[in-house]
Amino acid sequence: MAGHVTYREVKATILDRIKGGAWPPGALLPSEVELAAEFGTARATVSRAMRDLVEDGLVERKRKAGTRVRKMPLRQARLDIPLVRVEVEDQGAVYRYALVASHVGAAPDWLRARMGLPGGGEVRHILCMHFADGQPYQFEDRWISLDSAPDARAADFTAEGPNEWLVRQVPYSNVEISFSATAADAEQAQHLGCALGDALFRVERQTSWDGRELTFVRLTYHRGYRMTARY
Amino acid sequence: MAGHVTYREVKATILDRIKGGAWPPGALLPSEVELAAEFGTARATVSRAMRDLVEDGLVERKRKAGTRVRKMPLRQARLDIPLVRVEVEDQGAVYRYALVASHVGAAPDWLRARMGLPGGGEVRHILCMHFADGQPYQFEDRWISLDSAPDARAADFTAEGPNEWLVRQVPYSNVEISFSATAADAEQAQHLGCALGDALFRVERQTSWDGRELTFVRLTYHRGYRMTARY
DNA sequence: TAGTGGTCTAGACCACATT
DNA sequence: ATGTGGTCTAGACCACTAA
Repeated sequence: MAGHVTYREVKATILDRIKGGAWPPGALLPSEVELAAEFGTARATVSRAMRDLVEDGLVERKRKAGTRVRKMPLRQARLDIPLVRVEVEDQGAVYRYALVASHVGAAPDWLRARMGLPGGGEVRHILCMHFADGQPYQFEDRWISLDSAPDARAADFTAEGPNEWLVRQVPYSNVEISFSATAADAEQAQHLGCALGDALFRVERQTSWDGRELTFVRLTYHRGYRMTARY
Repeated sequence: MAGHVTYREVKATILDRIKGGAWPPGALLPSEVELAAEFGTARATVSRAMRDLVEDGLVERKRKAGTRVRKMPLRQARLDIPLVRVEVEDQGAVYRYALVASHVGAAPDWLRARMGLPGGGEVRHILCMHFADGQPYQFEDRWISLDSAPDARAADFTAEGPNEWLVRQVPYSNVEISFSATAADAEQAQHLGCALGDALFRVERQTSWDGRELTFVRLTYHRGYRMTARY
């Protein structure tokens, strides 16, 4: 007796039919029972293949209505958000971290508004640099709420960046991330070794945990930085 | 008899234990058989929950070695890549498209190198604009290989952008996408209504199908544009 | 070699949305 | 009312890999 038909094979076959035009955009696919009979598998196997296709954004399923090929295939890129250190080391470069400045004080108004902090809250403000093979890679401008993370007051960020420290303290948090372009100000230009006004790639990230706002960070990358993905 | 324990409940319970610190980063979880016994479910149900947790980047599994909580939870953002028109309309704004220029000619050297086109290939070059409520939203600078997509030679891009046309012609393609910052050149500044040298957010996308390079596009967004995601 | 996850089966019941 | 997908079960065999 030959081996079973795998869900991967089923998926591949269906994929070929969709990409080949046998089932064009908008078309209704046969039901799981029919496909299972055609492929000679259990219905669960077809179901497993279909779940993958839904996740890949190629197909839409509704009870009773059946499975249809998406008219516009849903395109989504998965973007890995690694630690800077890992990102640099993955490029085969030597990573170096340096603390620029750090101090504790009252949260400025714009930050309280942005993070939704209550009045009178204290924050720790940290500026630091990440280098790749000695070249400026990323300038980090971070604010940590001391109400939410009191341990950050005394933490030592001279040898290790605040990001790695935070990930260890609070491994599971909710993040809102945004990407934009910004013109280098004097401080950024100095640290990143570029001209005033140069166009720089910027990431802003706000992290919360258990409904409490933890930290807001603005990461500015060296001139010419690109973030790349495939899908 | 009460209903079955669902895989969602199993997943939620495991998630709570991980986030609550009962199973700290690096810890070895009980085997599927043990968990199934504890929860009173079939092993397949635990397996289903675990597969979700792997996908969420919280857990790593290896045969024989078992399931471990990831030391550094894998963070990845899912970025939807919609059509500009849809992106604009989802913001409740009125979308307008305008063709700026279009012509057919030999592919310039930099483009042939970038796309990996053979020598002597012809391309169609299209410049166009996308507006939201009358305001400049995105400037599109696109090259389409006429070797790979001969129908693009005669296609009419006065009423509809080349992106929507391409998605209809070739719904299933492979894409490499990159994000960066750029300083506005004269043409971009004029079309986007900003100053020369302004920092602009830029997306570059290269699309292939069946191993053939189809199109390369450079999308430059209006000043202040942000791309946002949560994870 | 033994223990773990990965997958398939055959059957069942349920939830949901269309009719 | 009915047909579809969504899920669970109990059991089985397999693939991988750590010990």
